[in-house]
Amino acid sequence: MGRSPCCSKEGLNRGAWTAQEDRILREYIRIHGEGKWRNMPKRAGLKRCGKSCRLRWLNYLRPDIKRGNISPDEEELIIRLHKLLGNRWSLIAGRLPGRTDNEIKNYWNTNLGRKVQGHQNTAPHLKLSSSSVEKTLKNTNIINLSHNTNSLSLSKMNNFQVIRTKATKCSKVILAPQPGNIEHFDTEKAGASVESEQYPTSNKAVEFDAFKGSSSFASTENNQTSELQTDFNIGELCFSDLLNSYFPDSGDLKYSNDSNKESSTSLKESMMFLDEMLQDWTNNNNCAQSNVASDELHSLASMLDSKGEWQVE
DNA sequence: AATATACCCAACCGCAGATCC
DNA sequence: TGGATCTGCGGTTGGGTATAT
Repeated sequence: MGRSPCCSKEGLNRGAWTAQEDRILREYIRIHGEGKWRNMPKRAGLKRCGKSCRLRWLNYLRPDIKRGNISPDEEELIIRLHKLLGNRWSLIAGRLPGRTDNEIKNYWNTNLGRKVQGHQNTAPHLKLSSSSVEKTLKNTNIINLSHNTNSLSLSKMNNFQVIRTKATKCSKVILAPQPGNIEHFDTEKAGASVESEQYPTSNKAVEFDAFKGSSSFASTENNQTSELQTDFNIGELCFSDLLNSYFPDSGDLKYSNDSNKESSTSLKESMMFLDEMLQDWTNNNNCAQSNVASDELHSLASMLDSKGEWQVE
């Protein structure tokens, strides 16, 4: 059907932004707020297309942008998240306060991609600077949910053969509590708390168990789990809620201009969580229903897609 | 000092889901 | 309901800078 270009290219400035343009854009957004990007340049008096304005704001002018080098902790988190998510930079950026998807993407392409690739191509005993990175890689190495050629093999993730590069949204996700945890997971309660949008932090274990069940129910030894599937609306109950309730602080990674202490702690917690996720998968590598396992991963990916839930406050 | 090469990163591009009308 | 538009995303490009020769 063909789409009209986002804007007429004629008479528009291109290339690097000037300080004057930055000032105009910043001032306009301060007064009018974000959004309506298409009309913004005209209203603000900028000779730029809306897309360019949006990008400039998001990647450079936003007040919460964190400047400076990527810290080792951030680097580790990026590597781990990339292992889980692939090239879904916006999701990864959502877990790194003050960092933009573009920045992380650039950092990956110029530093980490090569580094990790190098690590992968060398002998197993060769290490990256971080032992925990090695641990993550090692964990993922032995994960194999696939027992037929059509299904997803997590071991491939270690080769960075990213399965899905485009983020897509799913409206629902199946969560199946592990049998041993059923008594903890009262779906009515969950529903009620969903409605009130409040998840008591005292239920951390319950919620994380639900997630664990989701990530691994294909491997349960009886098939009863399928009968216990609970259908949640991802917009109401999502991975991030589970994530955030599991380690509440990291869900709201806060950027502090004067110190990285706080976010550093949160980053460590995030990495611990990722380790647990990977460990959980690892522990359940004896799955019998690999197609379900594949679905599980897609569900996980979809949960992770609910970007709004990931975002820092 | 001049040139070549490598690297970094801001900006651009096109696609596709979400939303509007 | 379906087309038009908005918005966000990931991939790619190109200019500036650093380093090597």
